[in-house]
Amino acid sequence: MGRGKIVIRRIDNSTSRQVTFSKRRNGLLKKAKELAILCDAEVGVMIFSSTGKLYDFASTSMKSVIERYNKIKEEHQQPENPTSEVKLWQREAAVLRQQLQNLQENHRQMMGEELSGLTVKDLQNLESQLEMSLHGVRMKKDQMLMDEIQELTRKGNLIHQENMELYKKVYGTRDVNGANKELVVTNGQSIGEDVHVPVHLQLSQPQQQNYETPTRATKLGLQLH
Amino acid sequence: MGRGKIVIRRIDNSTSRQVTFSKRRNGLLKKAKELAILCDAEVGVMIFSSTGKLYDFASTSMKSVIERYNKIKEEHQQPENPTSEVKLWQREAAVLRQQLQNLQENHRQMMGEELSGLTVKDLQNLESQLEMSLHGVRMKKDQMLMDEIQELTRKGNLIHQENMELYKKVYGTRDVNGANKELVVTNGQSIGEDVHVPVHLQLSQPQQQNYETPTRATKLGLQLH
DNA sequence: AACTATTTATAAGA
DNA sequence: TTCTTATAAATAGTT
Repeated sequence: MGRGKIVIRRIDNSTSRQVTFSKRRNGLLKKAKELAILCDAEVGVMIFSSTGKLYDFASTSMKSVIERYNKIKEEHQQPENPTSEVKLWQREAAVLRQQLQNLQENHRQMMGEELSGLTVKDLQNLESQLEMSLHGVRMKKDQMLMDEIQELTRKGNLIHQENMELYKKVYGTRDVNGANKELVVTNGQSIGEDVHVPVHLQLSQPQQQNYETPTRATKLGLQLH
Repeated sequence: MGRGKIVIRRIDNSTSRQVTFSKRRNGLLKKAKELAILCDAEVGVMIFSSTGKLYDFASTSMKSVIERYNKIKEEHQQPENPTSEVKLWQREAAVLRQQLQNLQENHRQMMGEELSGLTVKDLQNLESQLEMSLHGVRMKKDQMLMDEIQELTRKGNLIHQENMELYKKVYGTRDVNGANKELVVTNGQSIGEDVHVPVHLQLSQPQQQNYETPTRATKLGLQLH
C-alpha cells in the first residue's frame, strides 16, 4: 500500500528500516485500538524496536492482558523478587555475551584471521562466501560509480545546452558551432560535443571475471534524457 | 477501507461484530508479523475475543516478549534507589547489546548485505578487506591441503619402508629392488620412489590477483566521496 | 466465504 | 521528522 509493492523481508537500508518501523508501528497500534473498540476485545501489543525501545498498547492494562494470557496458557510468571531480578539480568548478559563471542569468532574468520580450528571444508565454504560478498560489493560499488557518471553527464549536457542557448542569444545563429567550441571547451575536452567518445572506465574486477557487466560502461554516459 | 466509512465505536450488531473481529484480527496479526520481519523488531500481540478466546502472535516467543516487557517496566519503576547491582547488570546488558548490534551490521556488510548506506570509499575498503581475507583463507586452505599431502606421502614412505623390511625377511636380500617394484607398484606409480618429484598442484586463485584497484575513476576528474 | 467499491495504510520521494 | 501523493492493501457492506 504505497508507491510500490514490497516483499516482506528485513529492510536492508537502516534509515528506511527506521522510517518504516515508525510508520508501521503507529499503524499497528492504531489497528489494535480500533479492534478493541469495534469488537469489544481485550488487546495487548508489545513492540521492541531493534534498538530495544518499547512501544506498547493495551486496551485494558498490560498487566491484565498478560495475566489473562498466562491463565489461558496455564503458565505462571513468577513475581520478581530482588534476587531473581539480578539473576534475570545476569542471564541476559550471559546470553548477549555468548552471542557476541560467536559473532566475533565468525567475524574474525571472515576477516581471514583465526582460521586454525577450521577444516578444509570450512575454509572452502568461507572462501565461496567471501567470493560472493566480494562480487556483491563490487557490483554495488560499480553501480554507484556508474550512476554518478550518468548524473554528471546529464548535468554536463544540461549546461552545454544552456551554453548553446546563451551563445545564440549573444551572437545570433551565425557560426554557432565554430564559436561554441571555444566557448565550452574545458581541459581540451568538450562536454557536449564529444559525448560519443568512449570513456575508458576500468571498474574493479581486475580479472577476466565477465560478470555480465561488459564494456558497456561507456554507453552509460550517453543516456540523454 | 470498505464500502463505507465507519466510526470507531463498538459495533452493536453481534454478527457483524464477530465478522469484523475475525477480519481485523487477522489483519492485525498479519501486520504484526510484517512489522517484525521488515523492521527487525520483537513483537508480541495478544487478542481476547469478547467470548474469551485467545489469538496471539509473537515474533520470538510470548515468554520472551513478556519477560522483556517486564524487564523494561521494572527499569522504569525504580528511577530512585538504584539497586546498584541491578543497575550494574542493566548497563552491562545495554553495552553488550550495542556491541552486538554494531558487530551484526558490520558482519552483514561483510556478507555483502545491507550495502545501501555505504559510500564508494566504504565499498572500496570493504572490497580490499574481502580480497585480503580471501587471500588469507586460500593460503590457509592450500597450506592444509599441502600438509595433508605431505603427511600422506610420509605415511606412504613408512609403509614402503616396512614393505622393504618385510620383503627382506621373506626373500632375503637378493634382487631386492627388482622384486620390490612389483610389490609396491600401485596404479603404475610407486609411492616411495617419487617423493621428490614436484607435486603439481594448481591450488585456488584462478585469476591473476592484483591487490590494487587499478584505473581509478578519479582520473576522469570525478570527485567521489 | 466470496466479492468489490471504498477507505485506509503506507512506500517513495521531497 | 514530517508532508505529500500515488499505489497497494485492508476491509465494510453485499451476495
